[in-house]
Amino acid sequence: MKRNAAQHDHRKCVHTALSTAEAVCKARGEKLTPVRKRVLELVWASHRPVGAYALLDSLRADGRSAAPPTVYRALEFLLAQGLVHRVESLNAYLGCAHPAADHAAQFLICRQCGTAAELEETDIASAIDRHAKRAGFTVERRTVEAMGLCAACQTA
Amino acid sequence: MKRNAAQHDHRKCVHTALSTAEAVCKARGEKLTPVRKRVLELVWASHRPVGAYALLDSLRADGRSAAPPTVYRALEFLLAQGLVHRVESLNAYLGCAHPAADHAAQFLICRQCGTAAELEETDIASAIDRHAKRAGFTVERRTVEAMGLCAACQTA
DNA sequence: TCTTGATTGAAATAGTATAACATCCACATC
DNA sequence: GATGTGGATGTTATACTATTTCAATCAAGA
Repeated sequence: MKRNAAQHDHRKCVHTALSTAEAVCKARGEKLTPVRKRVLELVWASHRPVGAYALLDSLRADGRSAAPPTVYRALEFLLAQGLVHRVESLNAYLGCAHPAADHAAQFLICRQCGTAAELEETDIASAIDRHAKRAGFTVERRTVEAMGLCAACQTA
Repeated sequence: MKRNAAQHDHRKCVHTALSTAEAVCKARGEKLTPVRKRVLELVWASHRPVGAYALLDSLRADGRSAAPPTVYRALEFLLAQGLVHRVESLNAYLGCAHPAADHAAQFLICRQCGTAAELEETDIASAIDRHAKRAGFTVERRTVEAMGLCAACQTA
């Protein structure tokens, strides 16, 4: 296991993510097709943001026929369902830790080990919205990404 | 003039940005060479984030010999001096409104007219840092970008 | 003058993402 | 069961963003 962060039962993470996804899609009448499910599983293979072409390589390693649109279409679906997030500063994708509800997420990305933790702090979002409102600006989406060192990498 | 935001004397913006840049570089013993200065001027041609290849096209339109590294190197320098910001969610670059001091900036980007306003609200940065600290995470850089509608585009 | 280091020029390539069109499949309807 | 419809996928090509590498040039100090 490559993670530097606290050890945990990662299979449980993956399993939870996949079953939640099944439930969410079923409730919405959306189809979690095999490609989509597999891409979600691959995104959840680690707690690090993964690039689209890394996902593509993995799909191909499965023996599946795949081209860039294959993975981008799957990601588009998963993003629309809130099952994954896009990390803008890395052009990479990360499984969403709390996919059931709408939420404004923030990310803590470790420059050392690459892991990303997801926060959902409403006061960060509301601070942004408040200052935006003062400028007459209506916020629709927020990108909040902090780069630095995670707890494990600081001690090391 | 294409901006939907409040009208203003944009030549003054550009002039101020360029003279501040001269001063900042001089004070630091850094060289604001012709290419760098021209790229800064082009970035300031509007209050919208500009893509690197759009800058490249403009450099070429000047009659200057230019390749991608030309503009990326200039941008790298300007970013290092805090004279421009990179907008991660657009892969684009924006003149910094307050280049003299170190600061944590936030951006309000209008999806309609493309203009971006820069905020420098310490409480947004500190809210991020506070939650990060609770997670044992040390923040080194923050990316805060809000997408939505600016005042002008809302009324329209 | 010499030399050293930063800057720029130039060519190639890597990495990220989308467009366009064909094909297939599931499902509803007849 | 045949047919039609729309969503999903396959496939090829291309657009957009960024970096690597090495050569040439320039500026400033010894």
